[in-house]
Amino acid sequence: MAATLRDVAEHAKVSVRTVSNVVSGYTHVSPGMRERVQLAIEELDYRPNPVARTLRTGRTGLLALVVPEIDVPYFSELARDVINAAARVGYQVMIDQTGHDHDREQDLLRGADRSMLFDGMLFAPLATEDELVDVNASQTMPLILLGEHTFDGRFDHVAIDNVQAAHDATSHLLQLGRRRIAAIGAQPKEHYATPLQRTEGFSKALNEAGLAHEPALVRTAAHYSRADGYAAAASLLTESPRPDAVFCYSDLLAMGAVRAIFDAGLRVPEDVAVIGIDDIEEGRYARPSLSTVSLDTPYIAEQAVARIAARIEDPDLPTKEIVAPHSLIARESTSGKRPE
Amino acid sequence: MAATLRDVAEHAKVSVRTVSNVVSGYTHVSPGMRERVQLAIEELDYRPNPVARTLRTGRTGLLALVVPEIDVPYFSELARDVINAAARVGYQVMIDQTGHDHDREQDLLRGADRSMLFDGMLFAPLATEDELVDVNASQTMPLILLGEHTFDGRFDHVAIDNVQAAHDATSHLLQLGRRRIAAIGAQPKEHYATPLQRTEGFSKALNEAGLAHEPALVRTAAHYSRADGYAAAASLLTESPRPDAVFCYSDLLAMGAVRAIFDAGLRVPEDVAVIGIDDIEEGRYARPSLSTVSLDTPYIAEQAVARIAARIEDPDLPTKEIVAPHSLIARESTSGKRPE
DNA sequence: TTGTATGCGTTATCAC
DNA sequence: GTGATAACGCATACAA
Repeated sequence: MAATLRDVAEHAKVSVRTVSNVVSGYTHVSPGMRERVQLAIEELDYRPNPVARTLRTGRTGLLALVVPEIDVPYFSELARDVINAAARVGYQVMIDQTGHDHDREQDLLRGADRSMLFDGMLFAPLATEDELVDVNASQTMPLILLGEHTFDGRFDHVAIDNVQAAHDATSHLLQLGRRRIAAIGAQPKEHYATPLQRTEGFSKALNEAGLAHEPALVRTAAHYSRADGYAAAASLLTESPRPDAVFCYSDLLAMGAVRAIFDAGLRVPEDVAVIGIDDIEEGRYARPSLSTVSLDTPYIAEQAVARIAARIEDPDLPTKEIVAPHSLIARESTSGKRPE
Repeated sequence: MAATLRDVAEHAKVSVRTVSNVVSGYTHVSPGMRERVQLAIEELDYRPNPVARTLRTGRTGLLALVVPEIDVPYFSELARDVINAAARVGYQVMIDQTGHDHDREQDLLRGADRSMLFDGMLFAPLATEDELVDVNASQTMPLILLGEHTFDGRFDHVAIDNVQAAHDATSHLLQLGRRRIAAIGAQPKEHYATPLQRTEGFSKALNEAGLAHEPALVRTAAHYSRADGYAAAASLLTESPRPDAVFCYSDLLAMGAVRAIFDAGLRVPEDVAVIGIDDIEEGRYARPSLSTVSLDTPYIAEQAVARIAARIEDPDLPTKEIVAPHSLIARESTSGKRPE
């Protein structure tokens, strides 16, 4: 059985108060006493019980990270960075998957599960903020929204400028002389934020180039998966005239699209150029390597963790909108050149 | 402020005992009483405090999953399955990364951090079991080892038959007529289990075919990453005569190797056939699609979670050795054929 | 079937 | 600077 504070106190013939002081690194403890207690702690192999401590202090040292699917490379890379950033400031990270389930997303936000086990939550939602507001009315715990970019100040955000990122990707294709540019990743449901914003940036870039946004060249994708990218690209290739470029709303969609184009007997980028968004490592080693818009996940993670930590300290902090930088990375899937 | 059991009791004019019974779904409570309490619960928006409950029951409902790196596809796919399997039996999953840090691995095992927050731990170690035994001497909590295959019964295992899997992969290359078969993934440190076992299977298959295990055709890889696979393959291609096939100890190594072979101006599989282990989704969409040995991660996750749940119930259970099935999947990187 | 009282292990409030 | 003790919120032994 694990030793408790009291066991140590009896063993060292001091009060629990003193032992607690030593354990917590409290200053007003005489050196001799500290040593005596330290010895008892080691002899009994005492470790503080974090649950009991939590009940007293109200802090668990646990953060929840909620993503649609942890095995989507963008999210697993983000999780890696979040876990590391959290560890640096003394938090551990529990991961929950919504599995694209709208109800589950709302349940988690509502704290239906076991919310009070976590000091705060980092949430990468599919739904737009408007939907989340009602649900989170009770404001059960500190919350940071990841990925969406709004300015209304109802929540803390660490976001990407989705409109600009999509605009940059599309512009890149336009600059290469492509004119029939397709898009994969628009959502069937209007209430998902990311696809809406990326479609907006896509259209904007086309319009600026004097091109119309052709609905026939836009495909929805429910899951931003390789399979969805494959299916959408295969479908796009039946359009005539065929598109000469595809802007995919995620790298994973792009990986599927490239494979579909190849399976149709066409070349990337000669016949169809492909660009994604995310800059997952997979795209750097793929054939052809994938052009993309790089999102700075270490920065996103760092900022999100710093912000949630600050908000846990002071729940009355004004909300903050942090926008992570992004940058276009041209690789073989648009340039035809191998990386230097 | 969140409502407590006592608040609800006062509000409903009953005792805390009764409220607790209702909340816990205890049977012996009259329908009328149940309804009255239920009403009070809803009016106060009461949710049980899991921390307090934990202090009482000793159960947190939390499992820890420890992997080297969560963004390695094999582990993120495993994590996905573990989280889902855990959710089905009422557990949530905290994820920790060892980052290939041997000391950190031991710290986590020792429960240096905040071990008592978790009911059990699923551990995918780099180190061999022998090393782990001393460290885990104190046996702080239920533990399942993932990936390694031993028979000594000191821990519960959910494992892969690494020797056989490596043997199967190598045999596949031999059956295709390849004779100069290289390997990537052997470890510089002898105490890592997986590379040792895979090297054993590799050698065994070669020997059975009457071929010698040529040390010049074996490369180490510290991290089973794309970058390591790339570097190792590039180095192998300078051997003369050049290898005509490469067996990579992980799919991620293989992805890097394929890219290196391509960058050297050679073809896969015509010049060099490549096979991996893991069957990550990335390999199914890659060009060429990657031949591999498929490991059944849903099964592994399911079994591991079931076992840890059982062990949490009864810590005195005898240890059990569960071996997950594996199967060879031939794709373009060895056959040259497109999947049907 | 329901109410009362105790304790889980820690921190924090009071005294000394 | 240190000791005794009350609370944190819940579950349960015991009583009614």
